[in-house]
This record gives sequence, C-alpha cells and structure tokens, in this order.
Amino acid sequence: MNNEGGLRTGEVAEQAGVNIQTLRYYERRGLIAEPARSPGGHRTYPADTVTLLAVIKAAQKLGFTLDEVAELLATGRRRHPTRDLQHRAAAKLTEVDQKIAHLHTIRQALTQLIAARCDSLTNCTCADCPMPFAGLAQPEGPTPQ
Amino acid sequence: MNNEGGLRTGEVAEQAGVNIQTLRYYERRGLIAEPARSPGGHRTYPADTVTLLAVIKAAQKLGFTLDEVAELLATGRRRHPTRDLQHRAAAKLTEVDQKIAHLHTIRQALTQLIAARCDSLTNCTCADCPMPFAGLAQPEGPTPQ
DNA sequence: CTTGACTCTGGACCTAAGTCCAGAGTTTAC
DNA sequence: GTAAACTCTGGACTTAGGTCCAGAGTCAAG
Repeated sequence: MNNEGGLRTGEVAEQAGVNIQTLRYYERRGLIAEPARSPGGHRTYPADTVTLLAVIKAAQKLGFTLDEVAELLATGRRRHPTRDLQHRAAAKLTEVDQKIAHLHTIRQALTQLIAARCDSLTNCTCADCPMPFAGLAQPEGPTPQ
Repeated sequence: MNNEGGLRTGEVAEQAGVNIQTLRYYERRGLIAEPARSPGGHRTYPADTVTLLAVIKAAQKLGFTLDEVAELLATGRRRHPTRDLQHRAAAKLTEVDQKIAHLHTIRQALTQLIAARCDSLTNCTCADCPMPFAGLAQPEGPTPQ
C-alpha cells in the first residue's frame, strides 16, 4: 500500500469513524474540500482530512448544524481571524439555555403528573388532576359508519 | 348550518387550531377514531374531538411522540385504569433528565469556548485553547484536480 | 492478467410530524 | 339551479443528517 499521495476514501472513513457515504455527503455540503483524484477517478485525501472530520464531529457535539459548521470552517479559512465563532457560540449558548428551560418546564409537568398518580390522558381518576381536559370521555370504539 | 350531527373537518380544525390535513393524518395514525360520514362522504366529527385534539397537543408538549400518544390513548380507552401512563411518564422523565444533562455538557463547552475567546474551529489563536484539534491547518482552497 | 477488494455515480430511502397539491366531488346559500 | 365554499383522495414534498443500493469501473497482489 502506498499512502504518500494521500488516503483513500475507505481509509479516511475508517480512521475518522464515519462511513464512506458520509464523506461524499460532507463534500457535497461543502464541509470538506474536493480531494484530488487518481487517474481512474478515485478520491485521494490529504492526511489532515481525518483531523478535519474530528473537528466537524466536535462542532456537531456542540450543537452546531452542518450548515453552521460549514460556515464556521469557511470563515476559519480567511486570513484574518474573525469574531464569527464567538458570535455563533454566544447565539448557540442562548439557544441551549432556552432548550434547557423548555425541558425544565416539561420536567415539572411530568413530575406533577407522576405525583398526582394520573392514570389516563382522557379519563384520569386521580384527585386534583393536573392534566388539562381530563374530563373527555372517549367512546369505546371508533364511530361506526 | 346544522351542527347537531357533528362538526365538519374545517370546523374541528379551526376550533382545535390544527389544519385539515393534520386531522386526516391523525386519523391514519390511529390517534382519532374514524368519524361518521355524510351521504356524500364528508367526515362528521363528534364535538369532543376538539377536546381530544387538545389532549393530544398537551401530551405532545410533554414530549410524547405521536406513537406514544396513540398508545396512551389506546390504554386509556380500556375499562380498567392501568399504570401505563405512570410508567411512560417516568420513562419520559428519565429521558428529559438525560437531555438536560447533555445540554449542560454542551453549555459548559460553549462557555469555555467563549471564555477562551476562540476564533476558529481549525486554527484557533487563543491561549490554552479548549477546542480539541485546534492545530489543524486547512488548505486555503479545495485541492485542485 | 486474473481476482477480490475497493470505489465510482446518482438516486432512492430513512425518521417525525406534518404540509401541500391537483383534480374531482359535495354542500349550502341564494 | 347555479356558484362559492368546502371536502374528498392519495401521493409528493419538507427538514437534517445521513444511509443504502445497483451496476459499472478501478486498484493491487500474486
């Protein structure tokens, strides 16, 4: 095997822990550059593509979408550093805080439902049921035609 | 207009704040019973369908999927109350707690990235960069073929 | 130079919860 | 009885981030 000119698709995929289609998908999405090709048309990646894929994964874990990652990588390629990453990270932080708050609201409602021992969405028999619309009586079966 | 036999699709949709297609979608998914039909084939809903739709919305807001809501409604229709809702609510609570914990992890990483004044995913110039793989140097442009 | 392993393309498919559409039929008010 | 408004069907489309496939072509070892 001769890796001096670069890695083949399968090698990059294996080392980065992604699959081959994902590599091509990222290429289409502009996350990784179009690699050189062998005479027969096979892709030949520079070794740091593996690292780039790790960066992409890390950014995804921070909650950035692939579009956002693509833009962050694009601004990161400019000669002068920008505040783009800081801006986006701050915006993402706000987003995350909103999600956390939303989940806390849900959590509280679930806790109440459990504490009250609700036993039905529609015909709850618990005392002081916290569920809204607990009085609905659904018919036993579908309305026959 | 004669509503004594029930509501028409558009009336239910408007009162429940969903659209007509959603109504048919819920019918296909088994969330609402198949309604009676007019001689011409138009659906005629009982008035409490509006309430049922509100219950479905409430359950969705608690984080239940439509499949879960459908099953909860199904067990709710049985003669004897079951512990199904309690079980599902407890499981959902665990799920919500895991999501909250995950978001806190993300939040912490974002906060570190902001505090360190990171300026690039791939070429960060900040001191003691908390980003993993910050040493990656991406080429200026795509590898030319 | 054969053979097996690998890669190529582009399009279909997946989940979840809907939304939109065309073309046909129904209902209702006047 | 006509016209406007409504509803019917079922299939395609949406978002996000991939995954899978068939059929053809390429690469590398022996």
